[in-house]
Amino acid sequence: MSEVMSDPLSKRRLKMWIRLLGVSRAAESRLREFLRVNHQTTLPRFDVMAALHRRRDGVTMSELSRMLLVSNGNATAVVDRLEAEKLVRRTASETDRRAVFVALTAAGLRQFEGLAEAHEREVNGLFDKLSGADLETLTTLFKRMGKGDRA
Amino acid sequence: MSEVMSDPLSKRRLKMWIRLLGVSRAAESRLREFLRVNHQTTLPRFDVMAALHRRRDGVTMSELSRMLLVSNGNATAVVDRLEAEKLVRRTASETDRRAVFVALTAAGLRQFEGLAEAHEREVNGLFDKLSGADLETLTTLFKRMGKGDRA
DNA sequence: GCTCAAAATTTCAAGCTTGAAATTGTGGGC
DNA sequence: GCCCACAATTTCAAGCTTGAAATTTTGAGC
Repeated sequence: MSEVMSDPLSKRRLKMWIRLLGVSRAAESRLREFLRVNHQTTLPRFDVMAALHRRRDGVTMSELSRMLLVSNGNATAVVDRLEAEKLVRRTASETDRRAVFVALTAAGLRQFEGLAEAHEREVNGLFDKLSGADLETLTTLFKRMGKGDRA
Repeated sequence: MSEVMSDPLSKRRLKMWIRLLGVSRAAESRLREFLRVNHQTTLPRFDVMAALHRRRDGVTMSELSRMLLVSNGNATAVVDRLEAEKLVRRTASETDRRAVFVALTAAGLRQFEGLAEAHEREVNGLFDKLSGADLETLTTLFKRMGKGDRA
């Protein structure tokens, strides 16, 4: 209590940042291991496939990198590898010759769907200490953080 | 509301994971840009220097990688680069010839201290929508998540 | 219909990150 | 004192990630 009071808000925010980073790194690390050991794949690959599964008709490279919050160079690299393994397909846009659509192939869809349930179970394990109310609280706080984040 | 009710806890946890990742990626990205544009450095370098600033007498490589939640190969690589720039110094342990201590050099300390305040301001910007009570709530939830995370 | 700023993508070099293997050293049990 | 399981670190290849530069294409304004 006295510790909290003597700790200016600024320092507490700094600690919160460390904690946030810690939580998300620990979670990523656990998921990465799960994907590697049980399914011979990686987190970035999985993220791309999950995005393409949500948008079954395909997305452009730009959309993809916006969805995943990664650079477009990065999206290109991961998609290149998935394409080489025929899990994903590139298709030229017919209306805009700059744009390229990416979508899961049949094999990609099959692999993803074989993975999705186990992945969901694993993610559940990460959050199993949190109740529905806790989740709602977290969502509220995260949304508030996101508001007006240009500085 | 009806959406929430019809959404099983498992799916809500999955969404929470996406959100958590999104928040921390956005924050990392903003900090990375701040460090690059204003201070010609990177997040991993800063993280190492911050850890060494907290433990001024030096830490072993193993301690360092545990503190930062990165692999030891990674710690070696970042420390190699910082050492080449003379911001950090390696010293052999006298009691255990396997162990190596790392510590900031005078130049490293100077650079870090010139950075720390601006960094704190920047981090503050990330969390400026959160009150003290919000921070306490978040801390509680994060700690609860961390409990018993071996599966 | 030209021009040109801006968009979509790829390419590239540099740095980051991991996990596994190799190297070296330690200390307990015998 | 020897053995050996284990610990601390580095090395390595592969993959990830970024940001900037290069390429191609678009479309708005003239």
